[in-house]
Amino acid sequence: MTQHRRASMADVAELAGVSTQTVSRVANGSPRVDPATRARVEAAMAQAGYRVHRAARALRTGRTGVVGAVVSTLATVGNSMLLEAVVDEASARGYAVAVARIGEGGPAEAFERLRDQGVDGAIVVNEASALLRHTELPTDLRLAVVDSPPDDRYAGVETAHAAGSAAATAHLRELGHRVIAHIAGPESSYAAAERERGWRETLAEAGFRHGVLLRGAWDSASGYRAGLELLTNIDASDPVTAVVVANDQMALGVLRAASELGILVPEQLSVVGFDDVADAANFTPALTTVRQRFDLLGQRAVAAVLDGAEAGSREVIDAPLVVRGSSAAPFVQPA
Amino acid sequence: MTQHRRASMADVAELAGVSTQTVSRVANGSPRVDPATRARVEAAMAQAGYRVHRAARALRTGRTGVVGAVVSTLATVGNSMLLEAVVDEASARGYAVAVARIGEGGPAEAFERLRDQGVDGAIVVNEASALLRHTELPTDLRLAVVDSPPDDRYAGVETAHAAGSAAATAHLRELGHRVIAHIAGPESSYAAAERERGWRETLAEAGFRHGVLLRGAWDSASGYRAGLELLTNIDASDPVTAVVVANDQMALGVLRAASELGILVPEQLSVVGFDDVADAANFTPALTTVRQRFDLLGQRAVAAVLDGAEAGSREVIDAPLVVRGSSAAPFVQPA
DNA sequence: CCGAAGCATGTTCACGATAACACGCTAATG
DNA sequence: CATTAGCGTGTTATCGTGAACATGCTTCGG
Repeated sequence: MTQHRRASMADVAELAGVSTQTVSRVANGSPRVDPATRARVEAAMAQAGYRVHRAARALRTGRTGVVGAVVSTLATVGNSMLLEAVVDEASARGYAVAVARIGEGGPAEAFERLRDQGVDGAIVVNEASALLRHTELPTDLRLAVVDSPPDDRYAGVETAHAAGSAAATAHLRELGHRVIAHIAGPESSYAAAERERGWRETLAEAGFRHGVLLRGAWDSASGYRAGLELLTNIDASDPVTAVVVANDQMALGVLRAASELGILVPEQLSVVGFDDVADAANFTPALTTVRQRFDLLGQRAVAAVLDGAEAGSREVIDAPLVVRGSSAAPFVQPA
Repeated sequence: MTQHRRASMADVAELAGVSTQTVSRVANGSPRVDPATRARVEAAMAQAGYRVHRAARALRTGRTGVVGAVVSTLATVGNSMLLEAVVDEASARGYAVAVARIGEGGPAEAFERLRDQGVDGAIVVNEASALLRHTELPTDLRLAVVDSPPDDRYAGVETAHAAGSAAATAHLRELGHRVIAHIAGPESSYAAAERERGWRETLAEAGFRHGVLLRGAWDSASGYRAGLELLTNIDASDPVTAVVVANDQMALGVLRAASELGILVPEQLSVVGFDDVADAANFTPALTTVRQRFDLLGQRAVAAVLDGAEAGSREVIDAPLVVRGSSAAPFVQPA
């Protein structure tokens, strides 16, 4: 009956006939080890089924090999996609990801939990940037924040929200739309503010009067409500023919609202979303949207934390427009 | 200038004028501490900003206070919801959650990473149960697996897939449908097999001939393809008037397919999904579906791991039908 | 042929926590 | 009154690792 105690360096060292320090050097890839010795140690490691005891290493080195991911919810598809990307990149670098959710205690509590864990750094996957602004952030923790306003306290990574939203708006303008509404995300969100800005500036450049602005909360239900409001109050003499929606889930709600009101998309109303979630191509109709590159965002955020991007730095990922079936030239051109 | 070294037990002990062991007892809530001493130690802890060093504790006790979550993807909304529930429940119990994604190396590699981390247990959030069946599972790790076949190697937690699916099918039968198709999930999935069984058995009980069975891969694109196939090959003399779809995302694709083919839902085709994701109420039309209680699933899974449910045990969470706008009596009854 | 430099390897110790046991005191027991 | 039990607290040892320094051998320049 074999002992089920896990093998330590001492066991491996004895097996290989070397000191524990040499085992340590092999485990850490130090170059100052004779190839023959290294081979012997590696064989002993394999035989003993040795694995580094991360807690012991963490105690000795002060680094845990864990990065935290702070997230407000995973019900927003974008957050999930980003978390997945973060996990992938961190795993590839040999780091583990500990997830902390922002609960009733606010972000401070989430950071508290991560600090308790002794993470080496943290990535904030959080659309509630306003919360963050008034939170005391840990200064002893490397921090990368996705989609929050520039701030000296962390490295920022973001999608080119305004540019993407501008491209969406320009696309509609080029199709011939003149009255283009916007359904924005919550006021607390930086991403929402930037997307709104892209829309607003594009309208201004084209010399259009500002279109209708409504506001949702990222989820499809709020998009549905906003859609109903937008479409039941259409000014008959100057009707809205297109709407830029701040994310795909709200766009889904808008599509439903249009359908219920008997308004055809794209014939009577063009709809453009933001995110390009996997399902967007299978909305009814397939959604024209702005793609967020969650994989890149995740990679850059992890890199910022682990490669030590300086606080206050910023990285912007472009966001290409993906044209599908929910946008078309307006059926009736204004006279 | 204060030292920024983090406070250890020794610092607290000196400050409070006690031994480190007493500090340890206070930190761990041992009852054998004089209230006055406890108060003094707690004051010292607060003053020093003391926090337990989890790596040191883990080294000494052999427990890390981390549970692993093994997940294949977060693109499936159900997985994300379940992960969120797991994180919430684990946090409430003072545990951290480390996420490991099943990549090219298969589940074994994911377990390897978790074992490396020294997690105290793991929860598998995984619809690819076939993979698991042929994987050697760690025996020294408490394991709870959601939605996989009964197995002696782990504690199982699952939704009442068959019952939920049967309820959906019965709902359609009661509305008057006689030809009810099914779009199933992938063959490798236990949940998919169970949902298919619920549909099949309900048809058999009613004495209907088996309806058409198609298969997708959980995502909306595969649902769209299956929907097209189902709806373009309708037997005019015995037309499919209803379809039970194995999850909401595939149902979304079916709705799109129907729309593109000019088939009205629910007038000409009733569609029922499974999951009741947050967006389902805002599909076009709002989706009738079977609700999965992800919060309960997550709680039970965490409990199974941390409270030590025995391997081979099983817990089943019921799945109520939620009737919305995508199901109705068939417009044309077969003669 | 000597001293210095370089290299592979070993020895010692500390990281911060807790388990196990020891200790001295008080209160209860027969 | 002697013994025991219990309580609050302290002392010591240890978990597995890696940094710092030590050691002994080889090589090389002058």
